[in-house]
Order: sequence, then structure tokens, then C-alpha cells
Amino acid sequence: MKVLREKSKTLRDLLESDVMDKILAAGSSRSYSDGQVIQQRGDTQPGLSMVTSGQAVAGNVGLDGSLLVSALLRPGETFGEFTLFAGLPRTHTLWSQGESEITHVTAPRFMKLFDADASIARAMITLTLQRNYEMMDFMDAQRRFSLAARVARLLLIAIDVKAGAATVECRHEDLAFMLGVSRVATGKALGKLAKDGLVARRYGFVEIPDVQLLRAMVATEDQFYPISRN
Amino acid sequence: MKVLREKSKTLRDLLESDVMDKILAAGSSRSYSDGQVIQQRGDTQPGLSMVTSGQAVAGNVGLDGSLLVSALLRPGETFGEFTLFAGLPRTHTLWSQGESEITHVTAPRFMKLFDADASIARAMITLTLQRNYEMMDFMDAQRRFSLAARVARLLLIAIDVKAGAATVECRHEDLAFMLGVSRVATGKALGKLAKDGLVARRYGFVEIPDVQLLRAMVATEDQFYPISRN
DNA sequence: TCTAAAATGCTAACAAGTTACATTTCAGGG
DNA sequence: CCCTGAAATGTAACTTGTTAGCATTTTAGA
Repeated sequence: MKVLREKSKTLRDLLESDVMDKILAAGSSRSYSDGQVIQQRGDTQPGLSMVTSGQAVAGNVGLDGSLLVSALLRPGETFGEFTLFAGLPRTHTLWSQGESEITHVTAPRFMKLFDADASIARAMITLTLQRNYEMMDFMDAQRRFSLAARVARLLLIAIDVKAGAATVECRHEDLAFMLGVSRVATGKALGKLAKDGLVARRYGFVEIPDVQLLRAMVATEDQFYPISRN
Repeated sequence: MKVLREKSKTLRDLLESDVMDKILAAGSSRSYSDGQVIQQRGDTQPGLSMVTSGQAVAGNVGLDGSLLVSALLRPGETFGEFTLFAGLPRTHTLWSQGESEITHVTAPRFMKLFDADASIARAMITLTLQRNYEMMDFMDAQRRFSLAARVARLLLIAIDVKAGAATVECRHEDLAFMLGVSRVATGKALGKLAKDGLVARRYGFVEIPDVQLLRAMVATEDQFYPISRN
């Protein structure tokens, strides 16, 4: 499954590399094969974990066996912060998506480094605040934008410019998953966008003939004035 | 408007009182009258603000004048963390709800204290992680539970036991606001619960004849095993 | 070239929310 | 004690998304 999400900063991006190295060195790395369980919801050993290579899926299995996926983690992304600072068990089960490598740092070891270097705290605050912002933004979008506009927003984030034309390699299902709606609804939304010439549906990817036009479409639905990031 | 939300920890709860006092002393307090604007979306002065008394509404006004409310802040709750650690402008406009008092601490002053006392960083990480968790939980609930179950969950949080019967003083609109749905949808959901004898609708409040029964109803829809908090 | 799997498209029946408008409830002034 | 207007709640028509089922298109690889 393709990850369609803003490439937000990770702990690795926010820390000086020597600090990051120290943290990783304090932990132990483990390889996981496709589908292997990395942690179980309810696991109690506190610690910080980081995807060093590959990809992991976070989600939960229902009592009836149904799966609800919540997130896809990319290299550099961390999890388990909760167990360190809120004393809670792991809230999600994680599976390896393909081959992956995860470094686990136990709580005592991590906290020792954390207390010794103030930059870690700053980075973690920035990180969690950023996640907060992203979630708020997502919930806001859900209230304010039509599904078509949310699909458009998602496409704009994931754009890949190749040979002149902007394209996004993804199946309808990938988009649907990210937006938390059904594949059918996503297909309909893409249909609407296509009717207006904003996108062209292809097998396995979506073409965006005019990126500016798509941006304008989203802006039309946005009733708030934007906040500049400068 | 009544605040229907778990009484989650605030910065004030997580910090030693002398540390909190130092932070407040570094800031300046200001009184606001009902409806007065506390900050505007887009405001750039970085700093941390805290509700010391009263209540504040966070939300945004659309270009067309429509209002989208996002949160209600209670005494002890802070805002503006973003401007400190992510360098972003204020993302929401805030209004005083009734009379309120807000203490504003400028970024340089706050950061000085922040750097001097490691416990502040810890408290802030705990706080933002907790918000993270609450938002995740909310989004999860939105996917997993019917609106009726979500209404039930909310009622169970806000229960007020008076003279034997459990009641929740709230208008449908208050519930609707907390859940991010329309008042009508909330009314319908309450109707369903009422049909099963789980609640009784009254003018201005909701009665819960049997709390255990309502809990059981929510549990029935919850397909995940719970995480114990011990 | 043929074929099976993957991805997409389409429809129908239904479930759940929304907006707009109607009705009920209640506090307080005559 | 009744009346009245505002607050709270209820109703109805419409929109959007869901599930289920099946048809069609595309692609990789035998």
C-alpha cells in the first residue's frame, strides 16, 4: 500500500545526527518480515521505537477479527512515546509492511539520554505538536470540505511530477484508506473531478493535467483565509 | 455553552505549583468580557497563553462570516504552544465565553524558564501526547461507533448523579457540538437511545435511568478489547 | 497471444447526516 | 394565572456515503 501523506518531519529530522545516533546506539535493532507483528496493543514494556528501514502498519484487530488500520509509518518515524510519558500501554498493534527494521530503546535508557540532552525534549515537543496540528487539520477538513475537495487536497500533497505531467501513483483504495471512506465514494469523487477536467483517471495512477486548476478548486471550497507558513 | 469533555490534565496539573507560579509571574494577565476576541487566527507574536479563570472558545470564522468552533478551553488549559515550537502563527481565533482572565507569556520569557527547568518540557510532552491520544481516540470512535454509541459515551463522561437518578445537563446542541455533528442528528441518536429505554429526553437535560445499561450498550459496539489503565 | 489477477466502474438498496421549517416548553411580565 | 417570545426540540425532504454484487478494463507474465 502506498503512503499518501505529507512528508512531515520525524524525530530523525529534528535532531542533530550525533544525538540521534546516540539514541539508536542505546537501543537494539530487529528485523521483521512482511506481516510480522512488531508490537501488540496492550503491551506494557515502556520504550521508544523507531522505524529505521521499511514500513510499518499501525492498527487494531477487533474481537471479531476485523482490522482497522490507523496509520502507516515511514523510516525515521517513531512510536511508543505514550508509554514513556503517560505510562500507558501500547495503544496499537503494529505489523511490518514488507521487510522492515525497527530499533527499540527501553524506557530507562531513553530517559537517561532525554535528561542529559535538552534538545531531545524540544524535538519531541515539536514533533507531537506537529502531529496535533495534522490531526486537527484532518478533522477540520472533514467538516469543511466535500469529499471531492478532500481527495483533491490529498492528491496535491502526493503529487509526483514526471515528464511534464503531474501524476499520483495510487489506487482508489489508497486514497479511500487515507480519507477513511469507501473505495466507491472515492471513485465517485474522482469522477466528479474528472468531469471538470481536473484529473484524469488511469489504471494505478491519477493524472493532474493542471495543478494550478486543482489548487484553485480546493481554494474555492476553503472558506477560511490561509495561514502563511513564513 | 456547557463543556462536555473528560477533565484531562492541564499544564497546571502537571507542574509543581511553584514552577507554574513562576511561569504565570513572567506573563501578564488580562481580563476579557463576554465575546471579546482574545487572539486572531494569523496573529504572529509567539508566546504561551493560559486560561486562569473563565472559559474561552476556539474556532475560526469563514470568509462568508460562518463560524466553525473547534474547542472550549477551561481554566488551567493552555494554548499557543505552536507558536513557540513550530514557529507558526495562531491557528485559531479565540473568544472569551463570559468573563475570563488569560495570562500571556511572551516567547522569550517562557523559553527562558523552559530551558532552566526540565520539568516544564516533560509536562509539555505529556500534555501534547495526551491531546494526541484524545484526538486519536475521537477519530477512532468516529469510525467505529454509531452516532448513538458516541452520544452515549459522551453522556457517560458527563454524568451527574443527583438525587438517585443520573442526569446530564445539556442541550442537544451541546452534545452535537462536542461530536462535530448537527443538532438534528444528535436528536435522532437520542431518540434511538430513548426507544431502548437507555435515556429519557427532557427539556435542557438528559436522564439516564440505568447507567450500567448504557455502559453495556456502548461495550456491545466496541469491537476492541480495552486497555486497562493500571 | 492468452489468461488470471488486479483495478476500476456501475447499480441498487439502504443508512446516516444536513438544511429548513414546524412545534413544544418554559420563564417572566402583565 | 395567563400570555408571549425565546430557547429547545421535533419533523421532513434531500444529499451523501455505505455495502453488496457484478461487469468491465488493464496489465503482467506464462
